[in-house]
Amino acid sequence: MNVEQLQIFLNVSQSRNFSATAIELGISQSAVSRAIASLEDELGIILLSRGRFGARLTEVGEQMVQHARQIVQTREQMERDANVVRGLDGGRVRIASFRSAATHLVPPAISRLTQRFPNIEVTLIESAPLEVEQALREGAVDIGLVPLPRASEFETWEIARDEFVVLLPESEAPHAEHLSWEGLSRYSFILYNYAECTSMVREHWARTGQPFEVAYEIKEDSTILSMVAQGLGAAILPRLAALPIPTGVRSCKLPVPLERSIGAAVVAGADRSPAVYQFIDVLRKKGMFAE
Amino acid sequence: MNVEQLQIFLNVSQSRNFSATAIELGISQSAVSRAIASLEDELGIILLSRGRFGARLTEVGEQMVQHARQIVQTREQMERDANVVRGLDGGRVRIASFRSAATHLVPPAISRLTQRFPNIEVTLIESAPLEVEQALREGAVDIGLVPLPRASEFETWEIARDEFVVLLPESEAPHAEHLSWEGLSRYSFILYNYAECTSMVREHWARTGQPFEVAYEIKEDSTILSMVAQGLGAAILPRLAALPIPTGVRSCKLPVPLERSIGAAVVAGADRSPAVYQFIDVLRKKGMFAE
DNA sequence: GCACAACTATGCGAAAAGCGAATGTATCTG
DNA sequence: CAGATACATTCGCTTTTCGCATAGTTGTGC
Repeated sequence: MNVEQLQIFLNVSQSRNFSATAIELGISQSAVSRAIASLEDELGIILLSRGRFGARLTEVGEQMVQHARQIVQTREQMERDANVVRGLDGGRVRIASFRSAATHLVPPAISRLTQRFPNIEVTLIESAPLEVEQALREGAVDIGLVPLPRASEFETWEIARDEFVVLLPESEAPHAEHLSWEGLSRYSFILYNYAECTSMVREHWARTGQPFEVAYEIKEDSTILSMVAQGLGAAILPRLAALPIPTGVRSCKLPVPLERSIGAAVVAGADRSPAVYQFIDVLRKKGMFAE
Repeated sequence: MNVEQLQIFLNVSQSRNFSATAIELGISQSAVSRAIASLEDELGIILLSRGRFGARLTEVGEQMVQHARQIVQTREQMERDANVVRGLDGGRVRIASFRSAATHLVPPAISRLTQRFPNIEVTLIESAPLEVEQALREGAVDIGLVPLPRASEFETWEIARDEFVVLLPESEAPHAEHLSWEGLSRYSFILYNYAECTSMVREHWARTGQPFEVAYEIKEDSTILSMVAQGLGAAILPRLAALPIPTGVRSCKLPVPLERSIGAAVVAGADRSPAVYQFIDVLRKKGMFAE
């Protein structure tokens, strides 16, 4: 018998609905069905009577809900006690992040962290990569999010890859899926003048041998998006910097892919509190489906 | 998190010893090691400090033991409640069995049954197969253990197979592993005159074309064993009937194997109480390693 | 009474977890 | 330093779990 099964049972007993529970818990309906069936099998009794209406608790089911709740609560208490011992109760994580990560990557990670460890205090500062580094050096923050690679004074982990995309005015955009360098070079470009991105794009383009006509150099990604929407030119931005893509702008893949790497950095050698360690952990897992 | 893991943890916390716990619970030492490691991993803490001395609870471990005990007890309560609903609390199983099964198969099954369902009342009558049938017909017992096959008035399940073995006086026994029909036919035989066994052995032998010299016909398996030990002849018995094999007697495989099938029988169509059903269930699983 | 809608159950293949046996590692004993 | 003791790890294998797609079941409305 498995505590997760009991949790599933509790959810079903409240929602009276296998499928809804599956969505709540982020698993498939069949997993819910099997979890309940497995419990019923183990206990040799029917917990829920199913039908068109969903699933209602049987009489024994009612009794078992009490016990199940007891177990699930005890299990939660175990986790809380463990977190206290681990120093994850009341810890602190001070984060500095450059803009796109601070917008799209950090909030879900913070959310997940505070869900698991409600008493961790989190602060977030948004600033440019070099200022993030400075804040780290000064000890003003515990962890920084920056594009990789970084100087060796920092210890880093890659947490996401961010692909550069081409942004075109929707009015002029070809509906063809595949852009060629020749096709692209007809546009005048708005160059993203931000940290390493500028040089990465210039160098990537240089390798094509095509002309690269830069009409504007802009630091603000939102400004660039507006300009593209207005038909003032095309731009090449990391996808995260371009999100959300406004109406009037079309995003396409580059003819040859280009990625930047986004990482978490801490001062090398500094001892990290358990809370910081957990945040790194969450980021690493979060990275799986952060685009 | 799994209730079985918590049970393992509790056992270890008491015995302070992984290997001893493994034996107690009938699992391998590596299973214990991994169960603990898995708990520690999930909670992010060390529960037991290991060493040459065994395994001692850490401070957090002490706390966790409390919670674990709570959970395991609640789980046991769930089972008890479920059994009450299933009618397995206070049920009754009346068993009739022929001798060898009553001696070697039924006791461990009863033991397992009463361990799982302490309030089931069990009675056992030992008698010959035909009397077992009669007791079933009269409703004097709920379930009978008999050699298979049986008449269709009974519903049966095979619960074990029992191989016939040759019993030889140790003094004259050849040390060769493989007996031939020719070698065997030099002995004079003590025929086991019991139910189907007699005819099964006669027919099996008849297929060899060798002479079969029967010096005695005896009903009691223990008498046969004594006679073999005294060097009065050889015998062919189902292994269960021959157990335990006394000193002075050697048991060998037949040149061509012969098995009888042992089954549980109930009156066809009669409704079986949950307790009887459980007993059949236990027998079927028990059958796996009953020889 | 039939088709539909709302649910749950199930077969299947892939992935993950679990197990036992053997082996490795660390520590204490003499 | 050899040997004993006890937990950890690895390997090959079996069992379980999961998600997907699909089938089955049961009220409801026409």
